[in-house]
Amino acid sequence: MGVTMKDIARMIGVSESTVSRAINNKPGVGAKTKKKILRLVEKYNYQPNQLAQNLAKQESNMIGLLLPDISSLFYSEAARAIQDIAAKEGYQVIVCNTDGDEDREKNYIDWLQANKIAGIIFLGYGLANNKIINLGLSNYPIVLANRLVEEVMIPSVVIDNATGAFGATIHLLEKGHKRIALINGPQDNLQSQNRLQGYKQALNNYNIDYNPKLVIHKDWSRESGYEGFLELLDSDEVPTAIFAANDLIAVGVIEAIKMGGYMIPHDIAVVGFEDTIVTSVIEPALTTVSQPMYELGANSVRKLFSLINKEEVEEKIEILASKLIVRKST
Amino acid sequence: MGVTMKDIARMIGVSESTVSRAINNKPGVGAKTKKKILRLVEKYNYQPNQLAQNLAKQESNMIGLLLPDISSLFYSEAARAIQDIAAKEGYQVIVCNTDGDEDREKNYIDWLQANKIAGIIFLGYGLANNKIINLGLSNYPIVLANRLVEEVMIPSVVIDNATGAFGATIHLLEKGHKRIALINGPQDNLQSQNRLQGYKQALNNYNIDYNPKLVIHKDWSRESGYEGFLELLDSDEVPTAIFAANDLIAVGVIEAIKMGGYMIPHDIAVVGFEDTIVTSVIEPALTTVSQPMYELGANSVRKLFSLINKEEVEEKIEILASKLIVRKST
DNA sequence: TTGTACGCGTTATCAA
DNA sequence: TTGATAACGCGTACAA
Repeated sequence: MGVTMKDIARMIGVSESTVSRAINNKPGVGAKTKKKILRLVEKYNYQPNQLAQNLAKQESNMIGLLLPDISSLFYSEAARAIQDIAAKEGYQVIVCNTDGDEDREKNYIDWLQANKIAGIIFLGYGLANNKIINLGLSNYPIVLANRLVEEVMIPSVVIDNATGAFGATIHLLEKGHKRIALINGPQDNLQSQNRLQGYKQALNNYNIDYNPKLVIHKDWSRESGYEGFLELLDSDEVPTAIFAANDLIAVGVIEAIKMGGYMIPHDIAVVGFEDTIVTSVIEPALTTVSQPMYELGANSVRKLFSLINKEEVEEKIEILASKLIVRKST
Repeated sequence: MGVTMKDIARMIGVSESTVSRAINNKPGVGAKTKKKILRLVEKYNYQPNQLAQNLAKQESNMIGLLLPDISSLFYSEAARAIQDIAAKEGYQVIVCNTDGDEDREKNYIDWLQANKIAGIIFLGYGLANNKIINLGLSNYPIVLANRLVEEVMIPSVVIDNATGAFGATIHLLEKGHKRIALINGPQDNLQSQNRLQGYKQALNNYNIDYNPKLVIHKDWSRESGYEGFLELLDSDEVPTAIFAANDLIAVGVIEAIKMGGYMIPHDIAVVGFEDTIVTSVIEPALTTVSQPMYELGANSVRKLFSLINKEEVEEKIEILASKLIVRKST
C-alpha cells in the first residue's frame, strides 16, 4: 500500500528513528538529512499510519459522542458544534445513538474504551447512571452535556431550564394570565422537573397558588400536546394560557386549540420550549424559549479538550442561559 | 490500565497465543485451559485493545461518513440509519461535515485513510469530484449515497428525483393547472437538474410548452421561496401553481402568497419536496414528495459492507423511488 | 494441544 | 547527529 517510514529510511540509508524525528520536527536531525527525508515524504505522499501511532502512544485522535438520537434536530446541532471544534484540534468524532437505553450506552462505552478513544461527551437528558459515575471516578476524560450526575464532580455544561421556564411563565403572567397550565414531559425526567420548578417559582412570585390540576405530565410528543389540551378542557379549570414544555407539544396544543374553535392568543395563549424550526412556520408563530444548542456542544467539547490535555477545567459546571423569544402566540 | 493478554497468559502459565486462540474461539485449545482463560477474562473484565487488533489486521472497525451537514434534518436521518446498521455489524461511524467544500472533503479522506478506516460513504448532492473518482479506482471500499460520478462505476444508492418531480407536476396538471412555476435550487446542482427534468417531462406529457420564464433558480432557502414568488408576481405570466424544489422553499412561497392576500390552494397551489416536519405544521398542510432518507442510508451502508467483506454487490446503482404525499396545499 | 517467533508501523530510550 | 533496540498489544504461520 502506502510507503512507510521503513521504506523511506531504506531509500536514503538512514534509520527509521531518524525519519521519525524528521517528520515529527523533533530536534536531533541534520539539516541535510532532514531535507532529503522530507523530499521523499513529499514525493511518495507518505501518510503516517495513525493506528500505529496511536498504539505506540496509547491514545487515539478520536472522541466519542453519546446521544439519544442524531436525527433529532435538537441534538444534531450540538453534534455539529462538537465536530466543528474537534476537527480544528485534529480530532474526529464517533457518534453513538443510545435512544436513552442504558445497555446500549454501556456497550458503546466499552467499545470506545477498547479503542482508546481520547474522551467521551455524554449529551442527553436526565440523570446519568452508575456506569457513568464509575467512568468519572476512573480518570477517563468525560464531559456531560445537558446531563447531571449527583455524587461525582464531572465537568458539565447544562442549559438552565428552570430559569427558561421561569421566564416563559413570567411572560404569561405579565400578560395578565392567572390560570396557566403546564403540559410537561415525563415526571421522572430531569428537564421536566426543572421546567416545573421554574413554572412554580414564577407563580410564587406573583402570589398565585400552585394548582396541580393544571399540570399534566406526558411524553415529549405532538400527540401529548393534543391530548393534554383536551384533558384540560374537560377539567373544571380551563386555563387561559398554556406553557408547553417543548415545541412539539406546543404544536399539538395549537392544533387542538384550533380544532376547538378557540383563538390564539385571544382566548388561549401558548408558549413552547426549544425554538425549533416549527415555531416560525406554525400559525400563529410560537413564542418559545430558545436553547443554545450549538454553544452547549461547543463548550462541552472545549472542556473535554482541557481534560485530555491535562489542563485545569476552570468552570466545572457551566450553566448556559436560555432565552425567551416572543412571537405571535402570546 | 486494563489487563492484557500477556497478563492473563502469565497468570495461568500459558503462552499469549493460547490466550488469543481461546478468546477468539479458534480451534486448537484444550477445553480445560480454555475454561481457565475465559474465567480470568470474565474476572478481570478483559477488553481487547482494538488499536492493537486493528494494527495487526491492518484494518479498523470504523467507517467514515462524509456529508455536508449533520445538523440538517435531511442528512441526519440517513446518518442515523447508517449508524444503526453499522452498529449491528460491530462498526462505528465517524461523521465528517464538509459543507460541500472540496478541500475539507480531501482532508477528511486523508485522515480516514491514514486511520485505515474500513470504508467510506459519501452522502450528499451533486457530482463527486476527481479525488473521489481516484479513490474509486484504487480498490478502497466506497459507496455513494445520493451522489453520482460519471466515469467510474462506484456502487451508489440514489433517490429518483426526476420521477418524484414528474409525479408532483403531474399531480398539479391533473388538478387542471396549466401555468405551473418551478422554484428550483442552484442551476449547477444535480438534484435541481433532475427535478427540472421531471417537471419538463410532465409538461410534455400534457402537451404544454416549456416556458423558461416560469422556472427560477435560487438556493434551497426559505428566502428563495419568498423572493422567487415575488419575482413571479412581477412577471406577465402569474402562475396558478408552484412547484417548490424543497420544503423550505415552499415555506417561503406560502408566506409570500399569504402576504399577497391569495388563498391556497384556491388561487395558487403549492407542492414541496422532501417531506420534513414543517409540511404537516404549516397552514395549509403542504403536499410534498417524500424522500426515503432512512432507506437511502441503510442500503448504502449495506452495500459498503458487501465491499468490505469482498462480496459481490448485486445492484451496482440502486434507485429508490420517492413518493407523493398529498395534503391541503393542492 | 501448545509454544515460539515474527510482523503490523510507529515512538522512545539508550548508546554510540 | 545518528542508530540499534525495545515497546505498544495482538494475530498467526510454523514448529514442537
